[in-house]
Amino acid sequence: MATPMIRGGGRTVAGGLRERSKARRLGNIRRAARELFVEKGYDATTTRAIAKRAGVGLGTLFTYAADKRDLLFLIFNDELIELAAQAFAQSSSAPVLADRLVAVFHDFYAYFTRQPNLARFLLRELTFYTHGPEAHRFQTHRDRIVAGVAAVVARARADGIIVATGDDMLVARAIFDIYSAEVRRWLADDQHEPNLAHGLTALRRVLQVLVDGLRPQR
Amino acid sequence: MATPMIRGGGRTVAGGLRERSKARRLGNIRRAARELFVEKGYDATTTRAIAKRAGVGLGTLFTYAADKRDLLFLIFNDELIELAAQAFAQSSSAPVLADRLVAVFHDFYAYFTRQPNLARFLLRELTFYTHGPEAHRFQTHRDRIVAGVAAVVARARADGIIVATGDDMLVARAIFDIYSAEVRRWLADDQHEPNLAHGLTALRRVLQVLVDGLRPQR
DNA sequence: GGATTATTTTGAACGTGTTCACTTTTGGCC
DNA sequence: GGCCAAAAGTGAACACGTTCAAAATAATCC
Repeated sequence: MATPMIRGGGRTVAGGLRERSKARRLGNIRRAARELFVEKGYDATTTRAIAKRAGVGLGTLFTYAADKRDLLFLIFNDELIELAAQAFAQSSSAPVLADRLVAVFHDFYAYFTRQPNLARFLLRELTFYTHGPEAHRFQTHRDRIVAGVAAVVARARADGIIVATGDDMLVARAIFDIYSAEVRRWLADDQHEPNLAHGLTALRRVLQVLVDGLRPQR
Repeated sequence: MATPMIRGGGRTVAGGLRERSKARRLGNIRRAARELFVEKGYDATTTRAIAKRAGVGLGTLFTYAADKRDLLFLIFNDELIELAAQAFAQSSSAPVLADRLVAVFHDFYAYFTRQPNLARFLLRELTFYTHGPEAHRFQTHRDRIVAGVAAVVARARADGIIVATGDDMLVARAIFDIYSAEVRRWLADDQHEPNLAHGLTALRRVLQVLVDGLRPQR
């Protein structure tokens, strides 16, 4: 467990040997897993290889991560949090919502470009890992993005560049859905060397459809 | 291979024993796989159990399907084709595009309701199985739906209930993206007994956002 | 220090999907 | 019928993710 149980008169000491070696082991596992995943991709990396490189027994891996997928998350969790924070920290003042959104999603696209071997798989897990032992983590990540998009939408509404719809979350979800599908399409198409500009252009075009709507203008 | 090689003076006869027993075996495998998948779900069904119930050796399975996922497709391919055909055959004349679309997607939702154990997995494969040995089949299925939606959009444009955008495929993709994400969300939320009405209501609401757009109306 | 208890590590063992060298069956030929 | 080559079938064997009972280690108490 992450926080050791305290029983009797404080059985576990903060700077104790146990805690230190756990931290060191966790670090080794993270590093080993990251190296191998990035180097070989997810499927081609075996848990045995990770254990070996980390210098721990096979079983030990599964006391630090619930399963192989969670190992992936163990690595990228922090990065994804920081990525989302950075993406939403910028505040574009572009007069068109689609441009503000593309500015945000640009960071995500760039991130995936940097992880070509893992991007597709990571995306799949982010999309479909909803029922495993550590599913809440991915769930949290999705929610964070949707919430961030909702904030962008709210600001755009306050700036008067879009109309009030009464439900920013609904709009945010639609935008997130389109982004998710587009980034997937992008990675599936130019799989070998995904072209950032192409991907963002395609994304912008679809988002603009959403912004414009389909109704006859009166 | 599906089509036997013809060499010399026509080595393979149409009504020969070989063809007949291949057809019978394929039927047995399909039936066994279907029963087990529906009964136990995808993960809990082993290839050994399928082979046993079909009365064939384990290795034989993999001469009829490239892998376990393809086995799933072997079963549902025909059904999915028919489902799409039926869904797009109806021609709603509702005055709002969102309603016409919901009428189409209703059939898909209803289909997933009938396969609760498999729906989520089938959906995942339809979304992400883009690089396996038989990926083109799923690709085809996706393309078929997008094309169908594009046709609905084109008709709506002809009927004057939406404006011309110049690119129906782009709009169709946006709609498909939203549908895919919504159906996934629906199945993930009420996983145990998905409520058809709830799902369609949520879908309609998001689609209406797309139809209305977000721009300030002049 | 030594004894005791809680925590952590570990790899052998299990169940799984998949492969492939071998066997069996089929169709054409005489 | 008997013979041969092509096709199809088969399960032992492999590699993998994961589990868990046993061993090793650390913390606490005297």
